[in-house]
Amino acid sequence: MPLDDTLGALADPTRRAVVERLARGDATVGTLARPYPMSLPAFSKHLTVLVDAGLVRRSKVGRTVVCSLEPAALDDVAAWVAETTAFWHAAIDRLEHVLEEDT
Amino acid sequence: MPLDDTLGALADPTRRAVVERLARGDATVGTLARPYPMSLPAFSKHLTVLVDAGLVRRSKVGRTVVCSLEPAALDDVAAWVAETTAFWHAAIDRLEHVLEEDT
DNA sequence: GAGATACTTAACCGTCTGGTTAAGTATCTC
DNA sequence: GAGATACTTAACCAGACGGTTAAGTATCTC
Repeated sequence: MPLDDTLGALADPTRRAVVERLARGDATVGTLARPYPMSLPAFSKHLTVLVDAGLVRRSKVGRTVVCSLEPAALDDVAAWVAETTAFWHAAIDRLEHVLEEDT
Repeated sequence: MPLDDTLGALADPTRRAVVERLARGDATVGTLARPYPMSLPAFSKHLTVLVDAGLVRRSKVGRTVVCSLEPAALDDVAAWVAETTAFWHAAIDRLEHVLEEDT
């Protein structure tokens, strides 16, 4: 289930903030990590989670590593939420129909 | 961060399936649990996660417990994804602009 | 009211997660 | 090529997570 990995990756404030940051443009690992009060290895592991979830791409440029957003996985989340809420609205509509018939 | 709880709750296939099921209409705990090859306590804990995330409401009816979807939390997820992808598209547009100026 | 039904709570257990420090690798600079 | 820079990998640790069984509570049925 790719949605498991995607949603799991986004269920962490650090990782969600990284995705938000990358939505505004690419950045190196060092730049991304600077705001967070954790060691670089810890941050690197968060990045690995995002990469494994298909949300982020790492590419080595010289001795730095540039990260960029891979928004297809985000689209999958949007699609699932949209589909589920659509079914929910349909259920609401049916319920209202029943209530109308009842009165 | 309520999004932490919401996304964390949805990062599990059982819980996501329960949300999908509830989007089609309310159901009792027993009915919801039946399809899953796990003990009732295990399933009940999944429900608790969904309730704590604000996605599901439990209400006791006689000796059964009826669950219903609380889609406001789902809306928050949709809003976050929409906002993030919007920023990403804006970044793409800026990049294309730069490329145009370059040529 | 005794027993069955529909759950929840409690206690426990192995595995995954999020952090640490120390060591390794690749690249740049001098 | 020696040292500094930018990371990643390895090894470890405490706590959260997903499951279990056993026991508890509330309601219905007879």
